Amino acid sequence: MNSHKKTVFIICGPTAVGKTTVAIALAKHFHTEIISADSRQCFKELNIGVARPSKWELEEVPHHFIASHSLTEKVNAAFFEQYALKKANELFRDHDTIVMVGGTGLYIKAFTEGLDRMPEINESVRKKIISDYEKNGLPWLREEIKTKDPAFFTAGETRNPQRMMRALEVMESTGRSILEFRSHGKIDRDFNITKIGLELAKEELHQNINSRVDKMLDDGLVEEVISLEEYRDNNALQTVGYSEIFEHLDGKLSLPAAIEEIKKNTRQYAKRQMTWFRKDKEINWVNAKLTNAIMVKAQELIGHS
RNA sequence: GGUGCGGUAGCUCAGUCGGUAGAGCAAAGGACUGAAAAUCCUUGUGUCGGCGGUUCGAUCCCGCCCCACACCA
Repeated sequence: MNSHKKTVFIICGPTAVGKTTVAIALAKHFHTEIISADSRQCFKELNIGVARPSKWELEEVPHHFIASHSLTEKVNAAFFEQYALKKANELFRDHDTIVMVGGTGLYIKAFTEGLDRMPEINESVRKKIISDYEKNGLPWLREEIKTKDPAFFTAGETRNPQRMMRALEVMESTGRSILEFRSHGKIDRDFNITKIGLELAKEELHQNINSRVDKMLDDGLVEEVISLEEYRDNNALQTVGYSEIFEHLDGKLSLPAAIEEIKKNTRQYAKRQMTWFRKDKEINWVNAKLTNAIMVKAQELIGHS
């Protein structure tokens, strides 16, 4: 850590805590730009349901990785790592400080610590595994893993279909266990990283979530979901706010029930985010309501870095 | 007012042929390397509506009462 280095300010925290506002204030304060670290807001087809910052907010400060990609593109944590590093380096040509904001813990980790290099997986291999799993179920998947990648079976999650399918596709593509590709080593970046976590009392967060969901419906969430029918099976649409409305459109849930489900699932999502962020000891936590205090804190952290 | 069916975990309910009870959901905690707003793991003591009675022992049987729902008046 030395003061000649550039700095990335990372604003993180649970959904609906108020990250957008703080990030914009911070970016304006440092006359810089924002890189979003949100696995859903990056899609241009997704707006209301993912609480994309408003047009007005986006005009206040240049944002990157917001509405920048299409659902038809393959975006994931590894893609984000490369994208954000490239973007950060570009921005550092004109700025000493940049702001990253988002609630996707894995994306932030990919950016700050790096992901291990993994082999490319043939799309047909992946599709076959998924369809075999859908046809044969979890017991089949477990058997496959048990015989083909016993090391993973012993060490890995043997009830988690996503993780097992991932292990299987690596095994079938390379003949090696996914465990061999993982080093868990942190990559040192050539810039400083300062993390600020925004927090709110649970009751306040829940109130924010409830009113935000109500607003999404007023803003036309149902219409947005209807317009996305063709992408329904896309991974990015396996998302709180979209799944429930699809179920409503299928006649499985009344609209009020779907709204309640969205609120509930958003609360659970926020809880999972907190579980992730709490573990990160580098985060400096501040109350999300104290915007001024956050600015002071940011100055202070920069001064000491 | 009468009849019927209920009152068991925050919610919906199961169950105990009498030996103080368990599922789903919710909630809480946790994990997390190319789907991460995803996916997965762990955690269940509650005057079994109230008061009496029978019994060695009642949430379970009996009586009365309260509450909810349905139907009949």
